Amino acid sequence: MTDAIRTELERVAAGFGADGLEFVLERPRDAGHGDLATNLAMLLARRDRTNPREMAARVIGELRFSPTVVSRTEVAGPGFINIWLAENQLTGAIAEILERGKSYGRTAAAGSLKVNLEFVSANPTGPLHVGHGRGAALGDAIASLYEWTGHTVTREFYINDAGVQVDRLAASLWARIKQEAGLQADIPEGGYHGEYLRENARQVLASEGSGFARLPDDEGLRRSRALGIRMQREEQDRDLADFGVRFDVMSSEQAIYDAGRVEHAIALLGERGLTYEAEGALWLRTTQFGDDKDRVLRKSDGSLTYLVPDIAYHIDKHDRGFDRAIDVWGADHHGYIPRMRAVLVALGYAPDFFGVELVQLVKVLREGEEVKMSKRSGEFVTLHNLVNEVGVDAARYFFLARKGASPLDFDVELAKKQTDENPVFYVQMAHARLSGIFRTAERDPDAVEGELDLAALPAPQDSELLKTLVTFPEAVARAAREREPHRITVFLHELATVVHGWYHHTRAVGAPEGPDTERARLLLARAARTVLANGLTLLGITTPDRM
RNA sequence: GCGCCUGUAGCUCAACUGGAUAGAGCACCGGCCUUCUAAGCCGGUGGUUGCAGGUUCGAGCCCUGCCAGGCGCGCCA
Repeated sequence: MTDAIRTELERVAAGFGADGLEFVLERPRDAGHGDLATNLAMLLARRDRTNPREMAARVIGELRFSPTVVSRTEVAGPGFINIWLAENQLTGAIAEILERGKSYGRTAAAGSLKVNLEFVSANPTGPLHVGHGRGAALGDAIASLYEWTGHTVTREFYINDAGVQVDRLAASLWARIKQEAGLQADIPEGGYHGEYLRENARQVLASEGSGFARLPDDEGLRRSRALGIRMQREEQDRDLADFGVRFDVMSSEQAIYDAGRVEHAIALLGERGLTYEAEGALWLRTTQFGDDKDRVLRKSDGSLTYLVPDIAYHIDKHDRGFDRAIDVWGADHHGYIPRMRAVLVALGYAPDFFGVELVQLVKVLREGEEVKMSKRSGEFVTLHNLVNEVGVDAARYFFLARKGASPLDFDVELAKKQTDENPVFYVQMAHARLSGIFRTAERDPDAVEGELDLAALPAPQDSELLKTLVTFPEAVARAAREREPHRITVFLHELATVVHGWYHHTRAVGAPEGPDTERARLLLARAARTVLANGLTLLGITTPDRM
C-alpha cells in the first residue's frame, strides 16, 4: 500500500539530487501525525545545511500524489512530512487481505535468494535440551520469514557424528551395556552419565542379545558407537517432529570426511596460499581476514582440529549453490564467528554469504526457582519434557518472544496458565473469539464476501483495527530483514489487544448500527482472523477456533 | 588483560536502521458481565533509558571513557 508513496518520494528525492537516499517512511505512534510520516526532508536539509521545515515545504511542493492515494500532507515538528491516505486506500488494503487470505503478508523479494538455514545441529550424544528448543524455534521461524519474503530456504541439520564427542558416547554406552549385564565398567573421563544411556544399554541388550556385553572391547565399542548414534538421532528426530520442526537436509560430518571433502578443503586452502607449516602443525592465515590470531588446521600429532570439517561443510554449502548460509549457534560459540568468516572471505565468498544468529541461554523457572541444568551429570531440562508439560504452542511462542541475543527466562507456570497473563493464550484467544463471531452468525468466514464500506464502520475501534491489520506485511518484511522473529510476536500481541478492544466495544452480529455495519464488521472480523492466523502460522503456532 | 553480548518502570521485555510526549505485559490501585467467550475491557500509580562526556536540528539507539552482569579468548569440540 505504501509502495506508490515511497516511489513518489524517491522520485522527488532524486529531483533534489539525492538518488537512492535511504529515508524512513513509517506509521507514526501518534495518530495525529497522519497515517504515514517521512524524515526525507530532514535528511535533505542535513545534507544541504538548510532549514528542515523549509525543505519539507519544498518537497511537498514537488510531490504529485493522486487524490485516490493521498488525501493530505503537512509539515510537522522539526521537519517531518505527515501523510494522510485516501480512504479507498484502506478499503483496497482490506480487499487485499480478503483476496489473498493465507498468503497475505507474503511479499516477493527483489532478488530471490537461495538460503541455507542451519540450526539445532546437536551432537548425537544425548537428548535435546531447552536451548536446542530455542534454536529450533528460532531457526524454523527465520526460515519461514525468508520464505514469506520470497526466498527459497533449505532447513538443514548438521550431525557432528565424527568427533571426540561421539567417541565418548560410544565408550559411555559400552560401559553402560557392560554394567547392565553385570560386568565391571566405568564411564570414562568426559563421558556421558545420563540415565538415558542406561536405557539405551538395556535396549541394545534386548535387541542384540545379552551376549553383546561380552564382545571384545574393540568390536563392542565400534558397534556401540553406531547403535548409540542411531538411538540418539532417532530420539532427537522424534523430539523435533513433536515440536513441529522439519528439516529438508540432514548433513553428516562423517559423510563429509568419507566424501574426501575435508582433505579437499585443506588442499584448496593450501592452493590459495592461505596455510603454512610452523611448530610441527599446519596453520591457516585467518588474521589476514579479520581474525585475531591464526588457527591450527592439523595438529602436530597429525590429527585435524574441529575447524577443518566445519570449513569443508561451509564450502559444501557454497558449492551447492546457496547465496546465503545462515547458522543458528549457541552464544557460547560467538568467538568462533570471526575465524569462520575469515576463512570464507579468504576463499572469496561474498561478505554476506555467511551469517550467524546467536541464541542465548534459556533459564527455566519453576515456581520462581531456577531449574539447574548440568549436561555432564545428565540432569537437564529436555525439550521433550518441556513440550510435554507446556505444549508446542506455548513453548514456541515463549522461545520467540525475545530476540535470540537476549537471555530468556522461561516461566513454566506462566506458559501453562490458561489466562490472559499468558501471552500465547491471549493471542490465540483473540483468534478464537473472532471465530466465535462466525459461529454465532452461522456463516463460514471464508464465505463472507463483498466490498468493505468504511462509512458503515463508525467506531474508533473499527478504524484502529483496520489500520493495525494493514501493517502486517511491513512487520513481516522487517522481521525477515533483521532476522528477528520476535517482531512477529510483538505485532501479534498488539493486534490481539486491538481485537479484544474492538470485540468488547463493538458488535458484529446484530450490530446496533444496522445491517450495513454488520456486513462491514463481518468482513473486518474475517480480515483480522486471517492476519492473526497468518502470523501464528508463520511462527508454527496453531490457530484454535474455540478455547 | 583482550574481544563479543547485555544494561530501559518493582519484575519480564518492546521501541519501525537517529525522529515527534520512551511503550506493553505482570504486579499494585479503582471501575465494567441482561451483551458474538469476563480466558475479556476501561482507567490509574510507576522512568535521570547503568554513569560521565561527545557528535547534531534531534540520541535509549552513533562515538569515547568508566561501572555492572553473561559468554568467549586451546594444537578442546
